[in-house]
Amino acid sequence: MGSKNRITIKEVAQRAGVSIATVSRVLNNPESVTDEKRERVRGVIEQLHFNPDPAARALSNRSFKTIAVMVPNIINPVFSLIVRGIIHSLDKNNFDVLLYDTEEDFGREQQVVSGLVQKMVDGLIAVAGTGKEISFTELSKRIPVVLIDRPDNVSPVDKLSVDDREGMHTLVAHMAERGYTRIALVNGTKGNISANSRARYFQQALEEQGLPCSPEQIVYSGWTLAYGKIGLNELLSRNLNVNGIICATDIIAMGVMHAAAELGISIPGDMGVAGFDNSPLGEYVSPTLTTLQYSSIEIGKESVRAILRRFEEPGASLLKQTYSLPLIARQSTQGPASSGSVSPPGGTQEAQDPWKETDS
Amino acid sequence: MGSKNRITIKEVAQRAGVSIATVSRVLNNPESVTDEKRERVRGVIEQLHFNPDPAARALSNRSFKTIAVMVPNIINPVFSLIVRGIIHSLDKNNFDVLLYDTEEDFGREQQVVSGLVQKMVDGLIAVAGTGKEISFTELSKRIPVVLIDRPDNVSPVDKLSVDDREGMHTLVAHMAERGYTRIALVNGTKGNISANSRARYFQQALEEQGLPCSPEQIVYSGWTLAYGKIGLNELLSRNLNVNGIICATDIIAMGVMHAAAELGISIPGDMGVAGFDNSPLGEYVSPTLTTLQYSSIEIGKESVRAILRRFEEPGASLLKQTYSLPLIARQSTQGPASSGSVSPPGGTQEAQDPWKETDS
DNA sequence: GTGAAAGCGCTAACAT
DNA sequence: ATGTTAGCGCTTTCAC
Repeated sequence: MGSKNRITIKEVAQRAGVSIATVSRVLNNPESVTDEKRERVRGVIEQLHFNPDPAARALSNRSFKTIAVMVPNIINPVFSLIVRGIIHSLDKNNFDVLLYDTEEDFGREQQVVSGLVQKMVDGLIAVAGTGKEISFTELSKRIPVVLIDRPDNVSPVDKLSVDDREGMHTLVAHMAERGYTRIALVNGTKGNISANSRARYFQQALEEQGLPCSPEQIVYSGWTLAYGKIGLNELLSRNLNVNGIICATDIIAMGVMHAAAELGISIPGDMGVAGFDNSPLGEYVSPTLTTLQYSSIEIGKESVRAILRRFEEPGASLLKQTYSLPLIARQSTQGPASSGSVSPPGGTQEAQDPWKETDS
Repeated sequence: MGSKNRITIKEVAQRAGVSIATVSRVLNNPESVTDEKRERVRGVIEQLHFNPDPAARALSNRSFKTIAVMVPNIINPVFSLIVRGIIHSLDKNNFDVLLYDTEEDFGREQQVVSGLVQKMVDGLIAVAGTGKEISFTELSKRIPVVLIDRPDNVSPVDKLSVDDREGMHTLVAHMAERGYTRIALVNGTKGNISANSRARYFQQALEEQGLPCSPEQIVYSGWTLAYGKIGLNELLSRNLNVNGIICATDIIAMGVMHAAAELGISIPGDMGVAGFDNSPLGEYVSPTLTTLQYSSIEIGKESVRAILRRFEEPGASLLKQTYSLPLIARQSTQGPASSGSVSPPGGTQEAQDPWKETDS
């Protein structure tokens, strides 16, 4: 493994007729060396294809220029977008990304976090997860940790998260306005903290809208496409005569819509459906999916800012930021068949080419 | 950056009343130490929360236990599935993954590859790309390199790729059988090697089926959803009276289908549409998408096998493996309106929960 | 401005 | 079985 007859700073020094210190200087502090020697050394570096050994460098520097990123499921577009945002802006700062995909497994999650202390990383960005809490307290004593959409009441670390409360209120109000008044929630995994949070605010929103509200209106299933179907079936089996479904994520919503189509349920005519996190495919399914604008890429970038800030001011006060979620009204909530379709209101926002958001 | 008052092997040694060599041994070769001392040392390690410094380790070992993975677009499910496969099986071998998302940019691609020599990685897995060639020859002298779906005639490295020829033949034959005889190809970016390859075999397949075949039947656009629409418009503007469209990827196909729906073109009635690489959402769009089974996760895992093999036998002969692509017939090619719908043939394969393929 | 030399924390060969 | 010691390749004082 690794490599063979390496060229070292020492060889470069000899060939250039200078000391290794000088070579190191032209590498890290070029101004502090005479023009002549600098060029001479650079020449040798070039011709020998010399590359400083990163491990040796790290050993001296105590820095790896690498950030670990942990996601529950790299296949979910929402997370891959966040990862893209992170990689994009980390790259500009010459950091690389060590990616951990925990496959929504709590064991893996714990394993990754506890293993991190002996990995060559300068920081960790942990995105969502299984919903069971992990303490980042210990790890955060060694390296900066930033949490994205990861409910956590114990770790003293920077946190970014969507405002579930506002989001649920927006969605419920929108559906009510469009004439869907018997609304259910198809949620993620039971026990997941995000799922709990969405459930709580869902109920709260129903109450504030004066809509019927019972625990039966919430179905817990899971976070993937296939669980959308399972969730819908469970919901239908409860005979609640629901006419609107809010889903905890767009992916779940797509699963629900697909299953509904198979059952001959017309959307939005028989049933309104809404997602939560603006997956790129939401505009490409039929009917197009009403959802909330979750700016994955931006959040990824913001998390990078947070972590870089902490490198500079390790003692800065703890960040606790929430994102609001503007409504993206599309066809899937256009109104029940009887009420006729309504044209979308203003303020709706859509990405242009969601599969290649390479802005800024 | 990094960390503060680190605990070193030296401290552990002192507290345990042994030499640093012994501590190192209990870390790497526990059997070679007396039970008593071993436990004593372990106790101290535990209580001091000691973690061996990975950089120092790497410097001695010349191994980082890290593999770089370069993809053109982490948001595309096909690539994120490959990445998942790679991470999954690399993890079992205690390797981490350094992820590079080049955002389909050739400059980034070059930059990543040339920068890799001074990164803490033991190998590279490069997945597809912009289609412009990069030589991996130099890099492969230092670390093993494995290419996935990356046409390359110059680098002496291990290669895995789909069989475009077979794939195109399968698709064209299928469409012809279903009654779509005026077939066009909506391809990826002009100049991309994969696109060229698919185009060549598309023509070849048309000829073998005795179907009309002119260069106009091929439209080059791009690899994302939005380009599907662009490609369709371009194709329609050519007035070729096409009734079947093969797309170079499923993502493009979904873009095409979406655009077709907007234009009032009925699929599969007016037009048959097929994709190429079995994106997880293919079953969830409407109509469901006919495609080829591209086993992303498996290919990812296979690439890991290849790279591990090369660690063991650096001199092993060059791998050049191609994957066949079984047909997945779905609704989007069910036959033109006039011919009535045909039930899907046997041998069709579908994943159960494509968003969470955590097998083996 | 430049060189000599002392680490950085660990592994492994060598000696006991 | 265990300790001593010499690196691994680079950065960084500290003199000159």
